[in-house]
Amino acid sequence: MTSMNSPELGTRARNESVILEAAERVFACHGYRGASVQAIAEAAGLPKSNVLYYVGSKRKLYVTLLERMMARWNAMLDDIGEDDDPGEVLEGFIRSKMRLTRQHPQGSRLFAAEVLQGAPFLQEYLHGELREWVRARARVFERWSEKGLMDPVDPVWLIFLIWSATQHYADFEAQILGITDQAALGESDYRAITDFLCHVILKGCGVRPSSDVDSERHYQVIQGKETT
Amino acid sequence: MTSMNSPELGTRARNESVILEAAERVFACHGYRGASVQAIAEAAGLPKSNVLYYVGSKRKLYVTLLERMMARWNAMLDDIGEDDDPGEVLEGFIRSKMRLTRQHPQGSRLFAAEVLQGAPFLQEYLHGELREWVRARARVFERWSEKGLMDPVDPVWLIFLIWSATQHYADFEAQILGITDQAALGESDYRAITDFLCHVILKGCGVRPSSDVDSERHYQVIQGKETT
DNA sequence: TGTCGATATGACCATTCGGTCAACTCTGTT
DNA sequence: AACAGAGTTGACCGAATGGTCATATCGACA
Repeated sequence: MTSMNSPELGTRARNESVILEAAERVFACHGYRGASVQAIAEAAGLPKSNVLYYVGSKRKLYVTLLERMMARWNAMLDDIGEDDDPGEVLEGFIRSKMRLTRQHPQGSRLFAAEVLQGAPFLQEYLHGELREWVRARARVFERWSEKGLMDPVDPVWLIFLIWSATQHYADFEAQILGITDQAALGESDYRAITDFLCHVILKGCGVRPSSDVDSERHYQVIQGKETT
Repeated sequence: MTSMNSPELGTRARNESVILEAAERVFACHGYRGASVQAIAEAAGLPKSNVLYYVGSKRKLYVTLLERMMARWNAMLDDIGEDDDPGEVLEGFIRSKMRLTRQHPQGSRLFAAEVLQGAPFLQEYLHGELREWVRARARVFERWSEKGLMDPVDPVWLIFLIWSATQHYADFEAQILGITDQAALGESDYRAITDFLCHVILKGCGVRPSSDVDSERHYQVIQGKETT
């Protein structure tokens, strides 16, 4: 069992990781029903039988991928309290979410496809963990509003705004590339977009930017970089 | 051919409309590959053969639906010039897009599913018409920035922000309903969300609200309505 | 009544679907 | 060399896939 096939990885671990990555791509592209085990196998460069040998079934594979994505999401979250600085918290949220989208675009799309079909596999998560997380954050935002630290906007809609604005750059990548006529979004694009979102959203709900950031400088970066 | 089967509608027109509506639901839910003609037929309450008799093939049906959605989108757009009022234009755009999302949620999801799989059927549209539309608007936004009517934000990212924030309420409806624990988004929810988006985005990029709107009143609506 | 084009649909086809299974190879241990 | 267990894979299964076609029914006009 301890061969030297691949550096530091047993056969099982190596193949499973290849399969998971391939499956994430295919599921993200075509959804659960639209993805075939055959297509996943070809993307992984393995025979179909071998894929099923490792993952058991199409359904198990899909659930595994969803759980992995939810784990990434959960790992990104940190708790906040009403004594934290609103600007820092909001900006941190935007940047974290954008980083997640950037680092796992296929996973983001997988999640989007799952929600598009009505989230049949994620009902429990949405009504449970995630709902509580949103509620908790919403309460803090409301306290900030009462204290005059931000405009009295509905905190839930604000969270969804941040979610959608960041998620968009993974899910609709094809549209963005088509319209901007690019082959791919580079690191500088992501930096510019993130700065843009931080500026508009913080200013838009009346939050003072956290002190370590000179928001005027962001304009320069955005303007000097990519205005097509 | 002129029977009295159904009020003001020939057999063909009536059946085609039933099929299109059913197909939009199924394609939106499961994507192109994941949708089966059988499932569409069942949703339409017709035998599979009958569906194919009217629409020819699965592919033609899908293309028809995409074209219908693009036509709706194009019908929504009005031209703008640099002499128009930025606040009016931006708010008009947000409200139009939100209305489109509200009136055609299945169509919006269909579009999302198409883009998720890389927009294979929409390459031409994205690189052509839509790209020119975005460019034209971006130029106007830039002129406004130069005139000091708005912050010097990247106009393309601004358009995508509006697109994503509005699109989200169709595509991720399942997530929103799950988190907010509702059965459906009502008319009042959509009004509140639209007002919220107008407030944050206009303020966020430094645009003075158009005069006929008292933006302070929007807070009241938002706050008084739904704060969970 | 007979005719004709539009409508309707079950039977059928080749292909692909998810999944099973038996047979096989490979590798490390005895 | 013999064995064991993990890894590998082609053959195969019943069901579902998109699509065709022959046949049957319908309503309008002669």
